[in-house]
Amino acid sequence: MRWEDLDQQPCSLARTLAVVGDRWTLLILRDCFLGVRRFDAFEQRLGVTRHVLTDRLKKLVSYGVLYKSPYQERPLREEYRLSEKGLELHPVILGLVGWGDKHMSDERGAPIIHIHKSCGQEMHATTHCSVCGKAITAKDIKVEVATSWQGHLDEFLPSKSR
Amino acid sequence: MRWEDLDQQPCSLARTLAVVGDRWTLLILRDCFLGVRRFDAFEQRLGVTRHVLTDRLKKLVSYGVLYKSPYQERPLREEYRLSEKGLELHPVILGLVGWGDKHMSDERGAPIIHIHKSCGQEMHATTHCSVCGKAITAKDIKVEVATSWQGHLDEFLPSKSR
DNA sequence: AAATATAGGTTCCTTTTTAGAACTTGTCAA
DNA sequence: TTGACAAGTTCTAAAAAGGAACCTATATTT
Repeated sequence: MRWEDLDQQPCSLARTLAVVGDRWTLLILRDCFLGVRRFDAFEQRLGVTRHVLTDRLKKLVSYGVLYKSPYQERPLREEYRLSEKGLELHPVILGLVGWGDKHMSDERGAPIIHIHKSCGQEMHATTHCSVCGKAITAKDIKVEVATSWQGHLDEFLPSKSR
Repeated sequence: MRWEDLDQQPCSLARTLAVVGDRWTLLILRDCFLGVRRFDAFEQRLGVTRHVLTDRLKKLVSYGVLYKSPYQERPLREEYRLSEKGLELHPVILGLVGWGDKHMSDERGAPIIHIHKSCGQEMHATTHCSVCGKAITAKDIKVEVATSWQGHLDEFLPSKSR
């Protein structure tokens, strides 16, 4: 498999990485969730080269994660904003942040905290079953080929998980 | 910022990406969660070059996400297994898969389904507040600098989110 | 009027990563 | 004795990223 063919793989993880799996892309999205919208603001905050930044923003717009919105005319200036599709990446960001808070923090602990507006408390994200609502861990889940894909994915699942 | 300095940033997202943010790393971890453990199995399934695979596995072991476990002696052969720390990346995988299922699927739908062993149902992951247990979206969360970092992160949060 | 600033890029050249193939090492089986 | 196997390492070529300078349209300052 070549990296550029990722979005045609029969795997939702691979297809998502086709959108957000390049270097810097998830850091750009982190800044979007913090309210950053303009090219030069991303550039200064990330220290990424303009060439890479142009490429990543273009890709995110082409996949519909961000959209360009004019904030002045003459000369036309546009900023980058999260679409509904982009906002739905928030659980991914929270997952990565949560793991880093727990496993990569130094003695000062997590730099940023998340307040749940509705309960007012400092929280972190937990992952739950959409059906029964219970919290889950990796060992609570079994994986299967969807019926619509049976016969087309024979070699994808290694025998251990079948 | 240089990509190699990611693990020293005052940001848990950046620090997590120092571990899992390189090309192919999250696909390697996907396979680990499917039960793949051996060098040649990763190589065949991913089509990644041996050079890159060696580098990524070494990095994951050095960060304690995977550990090497001998499965035969003479000649010594070792396989790569998820540590407890690695298993805790499952919410990140589920988040990426869930987004791909929703936004990147073709007409056949999601290739892989997840069964919650305890309730027996086909589920997807939802994200909740660890304090009150309610399901959350991006707009339910407010971000603040942790007290232990105040004064050291003045420029990190753009004014919009403060 | 001329020079400078600004936002959002593009161009050019160098360095780092990745791709692709061949080679290595220790052991076992034919 | 030859070949296979697992898990790499080494080599060269191609692609991506880093770094600096340049471009464009407009607005402001000198």
